[in-house]
Amino acid sequence: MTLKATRSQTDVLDVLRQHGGALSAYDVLGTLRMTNPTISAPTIYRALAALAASGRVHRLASVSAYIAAAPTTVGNTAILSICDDCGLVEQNAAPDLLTELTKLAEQSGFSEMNDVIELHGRCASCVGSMEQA
Amino acid sequence: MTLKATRSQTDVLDVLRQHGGALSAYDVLGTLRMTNPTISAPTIYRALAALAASGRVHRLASVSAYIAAAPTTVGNTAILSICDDCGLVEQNAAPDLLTELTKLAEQSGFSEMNDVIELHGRCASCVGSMEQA
DNA sequence: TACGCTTGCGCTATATTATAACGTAACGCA
DNA sequence: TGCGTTACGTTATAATATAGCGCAAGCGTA
Repeated sequence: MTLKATRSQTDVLDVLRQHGGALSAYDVLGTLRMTNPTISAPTIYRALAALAASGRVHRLASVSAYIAAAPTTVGNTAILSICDDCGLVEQNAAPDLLTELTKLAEQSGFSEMNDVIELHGRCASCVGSMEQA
Repeated sequence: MTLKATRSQTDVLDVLRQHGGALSAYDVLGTLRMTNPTISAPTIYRALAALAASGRVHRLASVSAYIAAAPTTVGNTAILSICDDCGLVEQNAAPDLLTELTKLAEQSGFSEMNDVIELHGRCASCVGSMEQA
């Protein structure tokens, strides 16, 4: 477990923060290649893995993307609401719900839980703009 | 939206049921190729998409795998507990928790939610067999 | 300083997962 | 019969992710 952020990690995190929303690993790679043409996929994935392990980045497994953790979710599991139309991602801490979910798994003998909670749907703005259909 | 299961769908579902646990799409492909050497990836993915849409199969996004829905979760979203050691998957219906999660997203204006809930950890049996370490 | 350990990264290659695009066959129905 | 729809075959390729290996930098110890 690393204590200090490496150069790659800060670079990757900067790209994600700058963008705001979710990006694929290769989107990040493409962006970083503008300034560092020789950076490669394994470097990105290593940085993302470290950032995700320390809770500074959330992985969106259901869409193979990554997003910088919002201040309220840094270091924690986040409940991620994802708009299937525009890609907007909302981050939500909701510790009580996470506790309940973990309890559920522990009732079956599981332990050391690490949750992936991704809620797909349409955001308010996309539902609104469908009205014209 | 299809009403009747196609041949590919029943074949894919049979493989998943036979195996019991989670399989990657290419595992299913490999299995089906034993009896039908010309079946190809798109056919498998089309069948998996239809089966998942109708709730007969759950997609495990966080590990890129698929599993036949347990009787209690057919047609519904399932809370999936996944053992990171042995791959065991537990399926849990828990409709109240799902309702709460959906409500959470709806408070932010989201609608038409479709949830992905995957809890990673170690199953009882794997925790037990680590004791010798 | 010199040594050895650990960590991170470059780099190449490759594995794994998933879909695009197009044509054809089969089916149901007007 | 002719039309529309759906599923599938087929080829190719896109997109996502990791293995494996060697080098170099930093750190602690002597």
